[in-house]
Amino acid sequence: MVTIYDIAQKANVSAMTVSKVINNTGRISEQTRKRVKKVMEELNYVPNSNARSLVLQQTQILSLLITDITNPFYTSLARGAEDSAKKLGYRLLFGNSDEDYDKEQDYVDMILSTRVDGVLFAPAGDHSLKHLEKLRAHNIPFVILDRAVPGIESDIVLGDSKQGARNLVEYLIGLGHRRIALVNGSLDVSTARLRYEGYAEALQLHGISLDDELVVHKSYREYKGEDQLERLLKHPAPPTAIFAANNFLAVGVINALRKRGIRVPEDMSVVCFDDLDLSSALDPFLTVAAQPAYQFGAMGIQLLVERIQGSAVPEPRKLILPSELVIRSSAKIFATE
Amino acid sequence: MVTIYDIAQKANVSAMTVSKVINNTGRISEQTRKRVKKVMEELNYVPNSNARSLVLQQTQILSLLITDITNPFYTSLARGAEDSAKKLGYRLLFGNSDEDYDKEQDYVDMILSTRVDGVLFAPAGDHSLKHLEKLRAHNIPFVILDRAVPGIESDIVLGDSKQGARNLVEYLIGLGHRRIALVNGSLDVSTARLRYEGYAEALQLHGISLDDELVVHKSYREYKGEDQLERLLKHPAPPTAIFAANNFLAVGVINALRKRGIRVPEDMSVVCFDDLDLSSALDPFLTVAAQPAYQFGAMGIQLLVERIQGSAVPEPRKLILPSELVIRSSAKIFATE
DNA sequence: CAACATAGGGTTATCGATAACCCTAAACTT
DNA sequence: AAGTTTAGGGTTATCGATAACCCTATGTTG
Repeated sequence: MVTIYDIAQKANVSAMTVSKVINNTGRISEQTRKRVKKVMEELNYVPNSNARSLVLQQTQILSLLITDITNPFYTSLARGAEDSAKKLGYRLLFGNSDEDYDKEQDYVDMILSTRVDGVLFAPAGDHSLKHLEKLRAHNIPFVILDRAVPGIESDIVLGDSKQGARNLVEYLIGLGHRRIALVNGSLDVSTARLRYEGYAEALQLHGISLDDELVVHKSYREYKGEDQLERLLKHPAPPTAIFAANNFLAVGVINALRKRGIRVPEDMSVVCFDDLDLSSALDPFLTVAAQPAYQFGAMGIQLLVERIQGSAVPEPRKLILPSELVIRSSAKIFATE
Repeated sequence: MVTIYDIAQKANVSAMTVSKVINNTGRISEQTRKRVKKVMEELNYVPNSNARSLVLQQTQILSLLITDITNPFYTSLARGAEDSAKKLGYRLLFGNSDEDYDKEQDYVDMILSTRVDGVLFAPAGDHSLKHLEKLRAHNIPFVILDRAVPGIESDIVLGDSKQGARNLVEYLIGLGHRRIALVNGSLDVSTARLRYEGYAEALQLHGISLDDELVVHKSYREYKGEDQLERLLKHPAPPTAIFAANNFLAVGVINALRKRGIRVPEDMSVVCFDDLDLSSALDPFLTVAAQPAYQFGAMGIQLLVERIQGSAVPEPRKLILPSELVIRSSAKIFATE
């Protein structure tokens, strides 16, 4: 590999001079500068950022840790983060924890050993606390995305899960539904708790008593949850509508319903959190609370960089992005015959 | 940040001894080893991989460059690559070129300056040649994914675009279609050329003359290509079926058709390359040639690591993964009234 | 018991780049 | 004309880790 020393030798200057040319620091005559640059091009020089990071004690790399690269919510978020990072002069190191604490752990170690300047962290759940504390212990600035983690205070970008859930459920209630089921994510994820609260609140507000038999908690990644769905459907007074706490759960639910010959929305209304992008483009079917995923990433990077550069207020900042109720056709009016 | 020197001091040994403990090299008594390890834990030591890479001249990082992170084909591919890399003890640095040569260029420079051990490269198109040559000039091993680039010989993992296209078009022909349009990607992408060839071959095989008026070339990312679609539809003898060269194009085409009140498949049959994952899970509608995206990534990493470790034959290896014709309901029998 | 091997660990140079400081000749001051 | 700036660049130490080699006290052997 070509180093500044090779350049220096061929250009008949010292390595330091080359470094100064590269970084535009110090005093270098126009003539020397040109000569050095020419040699750099001839030899196809590319600086070694490892060496650079070592002495500078900074990498110009940010890390983005997401929990599911196959979920359009996170890929849009990633796009937002990428664009924003590039604009601010940072490179982005992606990681995908797969909603798995162990993988998350591995990525945290990798992040630490890479000495990234900051981390955009979408936690798998409450047990991510340990990992965030580790980052903090090492003084790595981070911004949390999408899910709050009890026990840690930091800059954070969240969606309004409670409000979004309320909107969806109130919409269903407005359609005449009274028996509304919730297929939720795991309760050790903050958004699942809030979506549950929003659900409960909407019911209460409309004088509908909460029936815990109609609530199912599983993982946000569960495509199929036939078992528990079975329980819902076998209920003496089965639901007429289902609120799925995210896009994947909705797809799982709908497929499971169809497999049983239950049509959506004719026999069962279904709504959910998060949009499906391509699916919705192709077939605007699901009624959803759509979150501004791209903004999550873009704003997250912005907060992070402000934090790194010290231009942020010392207090943790909390950004709550509203979701938008997009009414399509997966829910319909419920009328008692 | 804690370094091996801090550990060394507190454990009353030399830095070298710490290094030996970390890497399990040299001779260290069990007692010392334990003492050092204990101190490492106490101080929460994490090795600095920049320093490590600098002296070792290798990073244990592989880079994955994809062209569109929002396309499920590439996210599945990424998952495959990630799993495979992790298994082989490498970290993965993602990059997303957005089908943009300039962004690709930036990522190549970043890759070079990071001194990654190897690159999994999904090129934006033929003009990626320059970037691949740059990698080669710097002796960075790489494996090309999905799209061949004329002028460069290397390990490569491809789908069978020609065969897949033939299968799709022959399927349409089997349904009775004779006027079949092709909405293709840009011709400076190898897969687009091959899909065109497959299309042409299928027509010829069945004695249907190729009408260039029915072929449109644009970008794989174009969601809406109303203009050229207009041309197709205004044709004196308009097509009865459309073969879209990838998933995004298909979605664009279908939306444009619907906007004009043309129903799929009743008024127009549509098939395409690549599946839509969630969309297909929710609504198994599009008839597609599905590619084993996960395998692209997994196999790519495997070839790459073999190349890096020198366990591969010197000759470039070419892996062609077949696609699978998945018949659903976006195409129907065409009968002349 | 002298000669030698070995366990256990330390020294020093090095990877590539940069910060901090130093040096010299020409230009400028008064 | 002597002192002072300044342009233009060079020297040296350093970041954190490791390779290659060296050192010393035991243990082993004939």
